[in-house]
Amino acid sequence: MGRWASDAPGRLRAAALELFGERGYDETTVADVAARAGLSERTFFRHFADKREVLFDGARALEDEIVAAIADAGPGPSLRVALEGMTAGARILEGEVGHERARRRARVVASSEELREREQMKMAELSDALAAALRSRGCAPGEAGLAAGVAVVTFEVAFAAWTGGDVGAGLVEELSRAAGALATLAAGARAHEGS
Amino acid sequence: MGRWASDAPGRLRAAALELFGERGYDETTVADVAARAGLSERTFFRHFADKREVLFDGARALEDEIVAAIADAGPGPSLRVALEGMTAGARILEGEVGHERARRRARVVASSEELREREQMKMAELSDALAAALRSRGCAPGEAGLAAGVAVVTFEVAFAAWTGGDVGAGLVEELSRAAGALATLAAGARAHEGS
DNA sequence: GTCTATAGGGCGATAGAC
DNA sequence: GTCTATCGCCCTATAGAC
Repeated sequence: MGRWASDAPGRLRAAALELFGERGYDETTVADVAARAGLSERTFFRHFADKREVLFDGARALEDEIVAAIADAGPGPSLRVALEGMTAGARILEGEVGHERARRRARVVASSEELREREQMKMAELSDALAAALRSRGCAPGEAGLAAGVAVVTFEVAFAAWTGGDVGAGLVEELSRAAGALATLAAGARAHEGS
Repeated sequence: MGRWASDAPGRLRAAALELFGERGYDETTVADVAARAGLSERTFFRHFADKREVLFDGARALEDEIVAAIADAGPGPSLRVALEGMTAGARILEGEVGHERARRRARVVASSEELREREQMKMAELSDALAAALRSRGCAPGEAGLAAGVAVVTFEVAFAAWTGGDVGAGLVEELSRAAGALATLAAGARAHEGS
């Protein structure tokens, strides 16, 4: 495919990450981004539904991988299966995106309320997809929604630790750490059950 | 305070809920909402930062109540305390908003991606506020974030059940049900720990 | 690609409350 | 008089329609 210079979406994504980082999200117009990528404003909107979406392009592909991992997972309690799915996603982020790019992107997202909003939305969509995948394995609807939500929250905590800390364990390691903390948390709440 | 007819924000909120329900969110302009409230478009934006915000006005007050409930709560494991805070919030929603209005509002929010996005953002902000309240009680930062996130997810499941079901148990009852399911879920995952 | 409507901000004027 | 809510007209950027 392609035409003159190929990979328009890729160039737009790179240009957006640069400009949003340099000038700030609000101070950068779509026209600015398109210009740096050597494209027209109109072309930007042919590839991305809106200005925010240029930073969340890969989310859907990642979601599909996570859902596939859940479908392929062996038997087990729903929360464990959901966390295995998130671990598969974490491996992909760690390998194909990498710590530095994730860090830079996270910094930009954190700087804008609009972008944080979109990120929350993507997480909610991921949670819905996870829940659907769990239900396909025979999990009860109510339990599936809860397990999916808890797994996504656990992932968010791990992701924040990964992109926030400088030295940084890997994302997979952070996720396993967060999952351990989750187990402790639940055990603590249970211990007080009768009191 | 006020001017001729008082409570401009209240009239704008009511007008917005009506019009969004009748015509749909996208098909309703801010000018339409302002006109129905007998105000100008410019006045709308003085009271609400943007078009979405008119439906999420009370969120901050509710958040403060929940945070206060956590600060006042007796000793206990962090997740339990966080869920007590959400229960306090649930009581307020059940009493001061009521099932019918919550239902209508939820239907409107569900109908628009923009509005769902904003709702997710509010939930994320609530989670951050909860985490801060837990840390103020001496809870470790990592644990606080996780407990807050899990409590909010549990609340979301209960809220969806409350506004989705027709017959409907109360929101507080739904929340207690969801918390029970959460405990079962965690216990299930733990049982498999060693295998 | 061009054209247009809407979101949303800035500023100054005004009209009431105190 | 001050203070504040409202309004009207300016503008640009987003985003959809043609």
